[in-house]
Amino acid sequence: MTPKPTESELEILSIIWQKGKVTVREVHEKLAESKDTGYTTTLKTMQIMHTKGLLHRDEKNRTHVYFAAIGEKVTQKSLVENFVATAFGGSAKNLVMQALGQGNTSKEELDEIRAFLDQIENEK
Amino acid sequence: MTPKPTESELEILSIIWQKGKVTVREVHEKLAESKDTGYTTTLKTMQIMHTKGLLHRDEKNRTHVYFAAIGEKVTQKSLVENFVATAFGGSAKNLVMQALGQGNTSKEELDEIRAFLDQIENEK
DNA sequence: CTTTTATTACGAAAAAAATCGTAGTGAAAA
DNA sequence: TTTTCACTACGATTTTTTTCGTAATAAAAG
Repeated sequence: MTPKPTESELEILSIIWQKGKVTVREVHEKLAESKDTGYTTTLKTMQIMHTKGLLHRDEKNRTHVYFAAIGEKVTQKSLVENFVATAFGGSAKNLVMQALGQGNTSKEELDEIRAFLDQIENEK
Repeated sequence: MTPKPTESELEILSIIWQKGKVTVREVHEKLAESKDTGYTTTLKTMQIMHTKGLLHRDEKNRTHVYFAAIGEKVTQKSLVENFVATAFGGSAKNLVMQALGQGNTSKEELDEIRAFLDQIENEK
């Protein structure tokens, strides 16, 4: 199995999931918007992620092109599992309530969630 | 502000939130059920947590009694914020859907969530 | 062709987190 | 009283994660 990404690795993965195929430069620019970090740091992290099997890359050109080796959903699933277990005593419900209680979810999104809820209950 | 607890610290905090006031021994026994770890490791971690301000302790007796310095809800809130930001591109909705999609939520709990949803929407 | 720029590779260092052994010392048991 | 036991303190080590500098080099610009 691919190992659980670290915090920094996850930041990078998020960007890549959003953009698809990327160069180190692109990821770094995006990262630098919110974080004060050096280019070689981003490079090194992505190289490590490649070694770990979290990223694949195309080395045909001098500027390597990276892309995610693990899917967003699959990764989120295992992260949520772990998160629920360690921070919410195993109760997904508690996590959901906490997340919803945060406030920043629009009416439209709440409706989507409700629809999803209906769907799940019908399947039971 | 109290710093964000690490993974290990969170495991310990969860136990303490559940039990209230605890000794290192109690926490260690509980921890050892699921994890292979030495007593002094648990002790040391709890001492560090005390230094960081994550735990308080009563030193009146030889066997110190520890208790959480930060509330469960407050901590969960900031953890969720961070988690949503780094793993779900800022969308709480996505986290909620993923957590619900996991499957292990009972009909009763789903109904509770639905009720909570109604409540939030009414307040909007 | 020469110079500048952008990129990778590599190693090393720094920082953070986790682990554990040993010593000291009260308290409890013998 | 003496011995054993349980606990804390402390330091040190190990492991993991993060960060960055330097060198080599291909590509682009001049």
